[in-house]
Amino acid sequence: MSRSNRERTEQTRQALIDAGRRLFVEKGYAETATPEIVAAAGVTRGALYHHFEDKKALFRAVIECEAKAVTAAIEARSASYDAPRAMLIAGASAYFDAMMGQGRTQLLLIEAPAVLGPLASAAIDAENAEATLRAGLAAMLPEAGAMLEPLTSLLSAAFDRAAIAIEAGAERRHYEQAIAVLLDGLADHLRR
Amino acid sequence: MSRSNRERTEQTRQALIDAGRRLFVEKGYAETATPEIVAAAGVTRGALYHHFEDKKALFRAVIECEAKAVTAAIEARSASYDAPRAMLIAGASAYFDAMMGQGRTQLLLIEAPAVLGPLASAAIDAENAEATLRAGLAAMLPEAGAMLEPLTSLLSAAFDRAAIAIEAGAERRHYEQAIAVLLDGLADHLRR
DNA sequence: TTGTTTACATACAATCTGTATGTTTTTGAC
DNA sequence: GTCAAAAACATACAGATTGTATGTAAACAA
Repeated sequence: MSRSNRERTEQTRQALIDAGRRLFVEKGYAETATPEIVAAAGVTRGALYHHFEDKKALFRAVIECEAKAVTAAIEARSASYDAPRAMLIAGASAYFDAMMGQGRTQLLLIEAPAVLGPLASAAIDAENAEATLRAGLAAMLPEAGAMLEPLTSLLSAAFDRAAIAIEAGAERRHYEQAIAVLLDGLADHLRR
Repeated sequence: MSRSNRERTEQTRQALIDAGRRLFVEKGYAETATPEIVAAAGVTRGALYHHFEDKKALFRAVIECEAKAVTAAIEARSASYDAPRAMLIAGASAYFDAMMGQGRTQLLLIEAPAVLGPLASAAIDAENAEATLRAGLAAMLPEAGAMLEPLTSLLSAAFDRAAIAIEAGAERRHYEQAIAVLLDGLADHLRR
């Protein structure tokens, strides 16, 4: 019945992160109150403020966790391809799969930039999903040069917008097609 | 010394919108308290809740005002061009000009989606800047067909991301170049 | 075993939002 | 010009929320 301190900490933190994630998705960050979070996690506010500096810190923990999960899902699927273009297309599809259904678009693309600031949010993205995209683009467009960074950023934004649109009910097929056209156009144009 | 009711309303509303805009940019929506807003506007909370249903409604008024200003700036500049490509490039440049320096990126691209929801925010955008972009793309890419909508959405997202990056200190020239490459590649690819 | 640190729980102070109610100014009809 | 009604505020209040301070029990280290 007695748990070690490490176990206690781990379990409590995870319970808070899980409950927070569920409620942040359901109601948004601002509309989710800490008493509600701790009730869902089966602890008290004391535990929350013991493990996290404040409400925002709990949110940051949730976001970092989700970002890593998305990146892992993408790399698991795009690793099996070889040609750069196929890898990017597969990566895009894996990205949409990973973002759908868990309210991840709401968390990662809508709430996080506002709550954590665009810089912190962008930093988390850059470490995760965007890094995969940059690598793919570098392989597909060796002649990009100094424009690799801006293009990565712009296409990453396009991916994000597509995820939001699909989540909102738009035709996924149309957006995947549009992304493919964008990538192919880029390859066409830079090759000349 | 006596003002008509219309004048009173107009002046009070404008004072609240101005003060709100300044503080929302400075500290973000969630961190800006209504007592602070009304103090800056020189009125009381009674006036605020008389003219706006709640804090969010004031924010919405600020956002709609800014979105219109941005659209007006774009159309004023891109109207003088004739060729679709030149018009789009000029429109992009005008968009960046309009977004810089007043914290508009923070307001329109970061806070608005989180506070108003992505749908409401997208609706405001669609009525304004995105409509200009769609018209330009339709002229430049008559063969786009069903992909016009998705492409408009994706490119609009790319423009937004570029504005955020430039505001954060990135090289504007590089991003304008990347946008041009994206557009030209699209034209190249769809034409064949 | 015992003192100390860690992990929580409870109580509290400050603030904020939205509403309800009161007061002053404008307006429209006579 | 007067007067009732409505609009434009101002003030007071209730409920809820956040972060902190303080108290307690369990684990750990000596």
